[in-house]
Amino acid sequence: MGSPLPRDPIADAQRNWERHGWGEVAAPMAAITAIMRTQQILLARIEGVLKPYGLTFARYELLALLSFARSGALPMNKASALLQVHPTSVTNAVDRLEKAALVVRSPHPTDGRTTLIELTAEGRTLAKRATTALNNEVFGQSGFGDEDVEHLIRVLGDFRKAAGDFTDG
Amino acid sequence: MGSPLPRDPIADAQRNWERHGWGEVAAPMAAITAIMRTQQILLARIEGVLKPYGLTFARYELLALLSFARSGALPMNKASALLQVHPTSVTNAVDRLEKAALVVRSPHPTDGRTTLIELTAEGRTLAKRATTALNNEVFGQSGFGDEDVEHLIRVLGDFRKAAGDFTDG
DNA sequence: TCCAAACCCTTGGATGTCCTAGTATATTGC
DNA sequence: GCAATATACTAGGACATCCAAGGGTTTGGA
Repeated sequence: MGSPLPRDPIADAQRNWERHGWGEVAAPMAAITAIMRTQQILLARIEGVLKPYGLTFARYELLALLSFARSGALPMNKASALLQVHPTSVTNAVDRLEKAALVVRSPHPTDGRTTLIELTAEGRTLAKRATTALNNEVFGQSGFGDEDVEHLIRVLGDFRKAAGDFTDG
Repeated sequence: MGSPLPRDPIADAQRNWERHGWGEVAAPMAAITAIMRTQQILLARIEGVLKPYGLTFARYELLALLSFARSGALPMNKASALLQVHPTSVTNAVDRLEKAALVVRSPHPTDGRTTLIELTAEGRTLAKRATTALNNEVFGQSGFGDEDVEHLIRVLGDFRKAAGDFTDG
């Protein structure tokens, strides 16, 4: 999207914050901005790997989630909760995955309000292949050192817990 | 969007990865997923603070960038490069900011291809107020410890540099 | 029993991001 | 000097996310 900048724009922003009397919060601002930008970079990498499989990250996440469910099926609201996205986002993803014959909607056996999302055989196969690709091309080459990975997991885990994502250990 | 889950879904995913023979990359996968989720949480907080000002994060970032430019004006392509987003995203943001009378488009004095984005007086005032709000309500209460902030800045800075964001430091 | 409140999913609308073209202006090279 | 190439912005389209609202189903208390 662009060639490398001569200077780190986030470091510049941090300096600007300090220069304008916001030294107290300049560092957290820089850290948060860096998280936003890193997410952008990672998402682009992931989408690039998934593209040949006809998947986006949102759809892949849903496929992967289903593939780890014993029955290969989950209620939409369960998927929404586990993926931590709005229910309408799941509706959207399921619409497209269903059109691609990777999942099927089926009625819940006992609760008429609930819709189950079920992995098809092709869906399961594609999930496996896409996972292998992501593991090899993204997660296996993240560029983060082992210690940094552990640190990120811990720090961001604490943050997510404090933000109310989950309640356990 | 949902109440807290009983268990950390990312930790669960990491266990699933290990259980399926991907132990080698399970930790980086968890770290990357945590970054994605953290970005989502932070963005929601930021958008929540900006909403009363009629701004989104994308528009705020552009206003803030302009407010730090000496002349209060920047070429669109410069803004695109510094914000590290696609040129069309800047076009989109400028369209809306201009409609809100916070910026003005003006022709570049010597290059007919280039359009300058210029902060209006209202734009500058709103940028200040929004920055104060963000500093007080988000950056000043990030929930990250000082050491963790420094670590994030360093680790993510290295990552961004390796990803080709910039070449200095 | 029965109706109100709670819950589940979908539709429609607003935003943002990117990509692919298309138009206009500059620059370069012969 | 002029054609070919490069650069800058914008229009249109595909996706994703969220919110607000609507219609169907369950649950629970009067």
